[in-house]
Amino acid sequence: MPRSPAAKIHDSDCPIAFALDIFGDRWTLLIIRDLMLRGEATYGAFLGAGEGIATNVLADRLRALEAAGIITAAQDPDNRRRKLYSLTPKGLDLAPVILEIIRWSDVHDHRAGTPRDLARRIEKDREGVLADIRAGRPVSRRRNR
Amino acid sequence: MPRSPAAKIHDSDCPIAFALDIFGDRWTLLIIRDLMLRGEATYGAFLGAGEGIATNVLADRLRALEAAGIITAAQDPDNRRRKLYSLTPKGLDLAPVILEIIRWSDVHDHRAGTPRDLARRIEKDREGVLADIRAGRPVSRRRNR
DNA sequence: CTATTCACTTGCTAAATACAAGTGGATTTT
DNA sequence: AAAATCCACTTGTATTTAGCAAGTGAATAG
Repeated sequence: MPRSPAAKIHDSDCPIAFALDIFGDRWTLLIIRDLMLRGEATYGAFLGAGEGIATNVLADRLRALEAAGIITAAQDPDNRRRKLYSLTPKGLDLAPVILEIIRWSDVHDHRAGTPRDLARRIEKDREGVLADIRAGRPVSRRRNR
Repeated sequence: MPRSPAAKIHDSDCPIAFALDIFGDRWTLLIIRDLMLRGEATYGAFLGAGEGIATNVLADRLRALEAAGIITAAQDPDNRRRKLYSLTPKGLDLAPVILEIIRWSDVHDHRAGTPRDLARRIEKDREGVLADIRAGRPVSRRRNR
């Protein structure tokens, strides 16, 4: 039984510490990335997304993200055993954070493997990228393995 | 002997995963925050900064941040047993990420406890704040405990 | 020269993550 | 209509990481 980072460790009147209580771990932001950039939305898709999160940890993070109001889960109308996760407005509003992380990795280490077209778009058309994300249009497709 | 997140867990051609290998944990970004918002600091200052990081974890994170080229350590000219840590250009360039996290926490949860003046400055004078950080001018003084 | 400060280390316990193997209900296949 | 398969999880258990208390050694203060 893993305990998500939602288990308030910091709790110190600081907005960074506050945010880290929600996504300050190795996996949470990757789930948000999948939802935000790649349009992945199911449990199985997250598992297959490349980095190999453990099933119990994934379940725990999805619970925590839902509890934090960042994602919501809904039944897939076409398949009742499938759940579709999506970002709430609060989750979508993490887009600028995600974009700045991508930019930073891209600028400071080529091993980051940022897709060139995405890096260019973030630089030249940041508002357009943000608009795509807000509208739920995937910005970058999977490239890993 | 703790192992920092630098122990490449993800390693998947993705800039987000790449960045998380460096600061995807509960403490690393808080160290960067201390340096960025409050200026250069010592080991003791990090320990006393409010949230209560363990001494061994702090030592490990400082090592990892130095290895990643995000901070540098220098002897204090006035006291040879003291080390002064500061951000490299690569570390300073995380400023936009930090600012977006602050903005997000502030917008979505008042419990984040963002200093009002800082929140306003980020909104009204983002470039000014970034310039202060790049120039090493502290942006926000300590408020915690 | 004794006490204290400073940046750590070391040893141990507790918690979180990784890994392997289920479980149960919903579909698809035969 | 059974049987097999899919899907979103749960349940152990081993391994790794974090948390806590107590050092250590070099530098400085008294």
